[in-house]
Amino acid sequence: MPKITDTQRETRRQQILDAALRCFSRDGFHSTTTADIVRESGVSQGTLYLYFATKDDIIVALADDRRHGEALLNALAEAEQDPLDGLGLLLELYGRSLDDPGRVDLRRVSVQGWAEALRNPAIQASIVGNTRAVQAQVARLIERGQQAGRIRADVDPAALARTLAAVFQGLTLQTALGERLDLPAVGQVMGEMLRGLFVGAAGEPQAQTPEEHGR
Amino acid sequence: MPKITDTQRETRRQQILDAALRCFSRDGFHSTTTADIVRESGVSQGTLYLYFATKDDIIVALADDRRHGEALLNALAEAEQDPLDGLGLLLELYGRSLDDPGRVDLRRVSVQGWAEALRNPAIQASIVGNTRAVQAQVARLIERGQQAGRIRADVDPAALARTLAAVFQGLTLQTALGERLDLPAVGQVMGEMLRGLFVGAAGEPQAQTPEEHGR
Amino acid sequence: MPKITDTQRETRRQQILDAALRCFSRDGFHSTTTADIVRESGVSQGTLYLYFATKDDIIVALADDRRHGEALLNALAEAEQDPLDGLGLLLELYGRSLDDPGRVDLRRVSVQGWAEALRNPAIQASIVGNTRAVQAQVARLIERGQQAGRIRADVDPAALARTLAAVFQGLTLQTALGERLDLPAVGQVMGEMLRGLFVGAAGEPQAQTPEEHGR
Amino acid sequence: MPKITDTQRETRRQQILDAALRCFSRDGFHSTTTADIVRESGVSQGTLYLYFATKDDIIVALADDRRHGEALLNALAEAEQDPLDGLGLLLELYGRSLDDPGRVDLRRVSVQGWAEALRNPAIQASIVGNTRAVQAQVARLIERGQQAGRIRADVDPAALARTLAAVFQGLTLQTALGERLDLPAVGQVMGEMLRGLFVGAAGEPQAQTPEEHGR
DNA sequence: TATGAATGAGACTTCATTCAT
DNA sequence: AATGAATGAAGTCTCATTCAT
Repeated sequence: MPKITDTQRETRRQQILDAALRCFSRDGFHSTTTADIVRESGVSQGTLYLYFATKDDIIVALADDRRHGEALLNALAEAEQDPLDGLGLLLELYGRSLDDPGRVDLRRVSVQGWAEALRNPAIQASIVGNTRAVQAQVARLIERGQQAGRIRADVDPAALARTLAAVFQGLTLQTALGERLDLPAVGQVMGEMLRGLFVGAAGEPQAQTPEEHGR
Repeated sequence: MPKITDTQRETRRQQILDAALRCFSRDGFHSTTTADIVRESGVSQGTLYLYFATKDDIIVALADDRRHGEALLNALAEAEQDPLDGLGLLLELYGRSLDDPGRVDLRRVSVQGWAEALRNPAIQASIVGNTRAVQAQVARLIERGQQAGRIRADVDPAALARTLAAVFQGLTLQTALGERLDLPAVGQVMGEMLRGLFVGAAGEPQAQTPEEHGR
Repeated sequence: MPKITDTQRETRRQQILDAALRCFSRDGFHSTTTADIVRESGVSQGTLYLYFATKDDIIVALADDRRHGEALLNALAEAEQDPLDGLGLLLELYGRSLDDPGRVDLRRVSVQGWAEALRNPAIQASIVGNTRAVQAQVARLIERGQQAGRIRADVDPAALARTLAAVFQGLTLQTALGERLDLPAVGQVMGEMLRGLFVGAAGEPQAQTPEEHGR
Repeated sequence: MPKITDTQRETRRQQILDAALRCFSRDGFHSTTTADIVRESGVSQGTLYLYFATKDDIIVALADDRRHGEALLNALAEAEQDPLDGLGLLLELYGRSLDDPGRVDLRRVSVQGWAEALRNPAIQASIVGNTRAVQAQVARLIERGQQAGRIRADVDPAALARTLAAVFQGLTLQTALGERLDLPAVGQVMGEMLRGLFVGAAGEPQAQTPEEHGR
């Protein structure tokens, strides 16, 4: 029985998706031909269509592919003990992700996915769905911080989560566009801004922080 | 050979660009054919190429088109007297812009322009150039605020400007994707976060809040 | 205004249809590629689609093309004075048509059109519609013959018309298949069979017909 | 290497042919894919090619398949005692065959076979060969009728046989095309027409013939 | 200047057939 | 013998661009 196992099938599928990611990153979705993907992946034209019904299906699969964001979210979920630490971790992880040269293709294809979402409902649903899930998780983190009296009660958790998401998206864009951004500096600004929303962390953090912690 | 005046020529050009904007917004750059633009603009296929050498030139022209952002920047420039007021105005204007139903097409095409910039250097240069110009202006505003002792000296002006730009880009994306976002709430969160960077802003939020007492 | 006249357009269209007829006759509808038609017609690939939306549209147009049958029907209509003469003329014209080497392609493509009609409603409608129209006209001829007391009243005009149509279709098929058929002999048999339905044409027609009536 | 019996092999083959017939009837030969036949028959893609070398071989096999016409011819052969009865039986059997809902697929695929014969010599040979064999048998029947003095001597047996074949083919086509035809009426017309060729069977059916002479 | 018919390269996708298991 | 995954040639159609009028 030459039927292949699920593992083999999945491996082949990823092989195609990985190739597509490289092609899309390099040439953009519309300037990448199926022939390009075939060349890059090493499978045949026919095989490509054995795994994906249309070229559009490939980009949808890429948009749906949560492999690359999972690690980040898992790490966040596990560190949820302290809400403030959680937010700090969030900034740190996102910053590291933005800085990771191994994710260049991912960022470039993300930006293209955004454009594609405007005319492809499946991609739109995938992106919006994912964004919402992440924002909901961040909003919960914020709420817990409020319940613990660590974050100002007048902060709208959803709005803050959305703002943080916007920052990340904007930085993803800027990075993808090749802007050399001083991530540590941006991270610090973001940290300071967030601190302004924390309870007991005065508006003038430095004033107290350095001395207190002996930094 | 009938000659036309520069005004006539410019009018015709805008007529085409406006039509293209509508088409691109609706179908995306790559799914819009020159025939679509011809139909939408009312000019003939041949005439289109009398005004633009290639289809790509049209999107470049759209990206270069600063008409739509000018008003915003001008308003900002004029209000530069007080740096803090300037930042407040920035938030307000950007918020209003994001909320403007008349700019839907603009936002959608912006997102597509980002994707296009990844493979078209002319568009990339246009977008990056524009973004940098705005960020520089905002950074200057921040510096003046620091010089006036109104903004904390430990804030990196460039990093803050970049962060603000990122927020605006991210919100543009979310709006374009159809997310219904509570702009006032987001604006308030942004305001609060910024205030955390202001000097002697003790009077604001924290100062008045009850928690402060227990400190 | 390089807009072409209707005549020019129609000429071009016929040029394509003629080429398509030759291709279809030679290779069959499905083994004929649009490239073949392009080669045979001399127009470009793009132009082909300027005149026909799809390859299927070409065969539909060919099926709808009544040019080739018109002459026959017109001749029949004009000779309608005497019903019996009309039927005789019908046999003669059909026989001549079947024998016409200039209509080889037409016959071969007709047979293919029948097959195509089974899965293409447009072609089916075209063929059935045409067949019905011809049969109705023949049936009317028969009825007039009955009213004139020249054709037996117990003959069902529709059934006879259908039978005559069937004979013609069957002979078209046989001719298309390359069968060398003795058309005069078949015509004579048909004549004899028809005469059996005429009034006053006794059992042994010949015996009386030529000499007796002095015709 | 497990071997199968000839019976098993033949059963499998018929299973495929039956499935193919249904597919071809429904979608036409060219729009039916081997995958369709595989699905309809239940065998695997590979197995299909164990029984037929090419897709074309399947339609050739179907064209060669005389199973469906055998019964008719056998019945005719056995009734050969009286030539006139034989012809009557021919009409009746053919009429019944045309009316048989169980033969819808057969009729539709026949029409497609005709078209296919134009470009596939094997199919052409099969169809022409079969047609000729039937016509020869019918012609012999007619000749015997003539020898028995029951059919007019001036009738060309081959031409009449061909005409009868044409009628049957034409009616097959009309039926396949979905035309609702009044078969009894057509059968009656055919009967009357044939009778005109019989000796002593006057133009005005049997009842009137003898006496009429005086008229 | 303006028009729109013409062009042809190239994209996506299908599908008959093969072959390792 | 049987399976079904893999192959790649080939077909239809689109569309940016040109050019004669």
